[in-house]
Amino acid sequence: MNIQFKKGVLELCVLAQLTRKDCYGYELVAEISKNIAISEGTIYPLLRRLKNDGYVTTYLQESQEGPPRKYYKLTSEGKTMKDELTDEWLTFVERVNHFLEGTRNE
Amino acid sequence: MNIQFKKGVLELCVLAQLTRKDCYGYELVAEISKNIAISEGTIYPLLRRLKNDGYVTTYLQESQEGPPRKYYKLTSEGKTMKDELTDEWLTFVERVNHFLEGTRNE
DNA sequence: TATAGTACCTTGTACTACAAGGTACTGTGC
DNA sequence: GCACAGTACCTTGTAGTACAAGGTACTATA
Repeated sequence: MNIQFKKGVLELCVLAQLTRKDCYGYELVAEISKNIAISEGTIYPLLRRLKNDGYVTTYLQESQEGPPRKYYKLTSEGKTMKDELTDEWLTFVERVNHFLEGTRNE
Repeated sequence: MNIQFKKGVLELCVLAQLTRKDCYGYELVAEISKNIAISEGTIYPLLRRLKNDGYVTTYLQESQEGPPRKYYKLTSEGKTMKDELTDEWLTFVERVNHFLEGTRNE
């Protein structure tokens, strides 16, 4: 998959997934990777950014299957950010597709 | 507009515009900017990349309104690349939108 | 002569994705 | 008991890309 397409979109995907439920980093990679390839080296810096910006909070929880899990929870700012980013994304896609119109297989 | 969304997509937009007709750099900025903001500082390095990769060729043409214009023309490799990138783009958008499904305004 | 507009280009900065590596815990097979 | 796979966290360095800011040079107009 084209790496460049992903820039910025992965942040939206993380926020979207956290809308569904609280997740820990490793779980986020697994969930998102079902649709869009993402690696651990990407998610942890991204999550730190989101936390620094106040879009998520974290809490620890013991696990039966390994080290304790750090769960990420969306704040209300995070929810707002997600909605804004979603709108921006849909508008952007519309504009690009409009621009591409009429240039296929010619 | 979210800068990150654009990464990689601008290349596709340039290739798409060159499918319509040969263009010079300044003209490309004007045409694409109607839909998606792009600056000169972005287009010239991008065009050089496309030329180095063999996706476009160039030719000079005198102008009545300023310095000579450097026109960019799509090669057959460029056309193929455009079609591939378009497919990748549409697939990508589909996957992202599928992932976002059911997370709006909840 | 000065200014605006056209048209080309370069340099340095910021952001982001990822590969590659490391740490530490749990459960399973030998 | 010990090696190994799996889970789960994290960091560092690299590569790619968009852009702001700047520069050059030509033409037309006031």
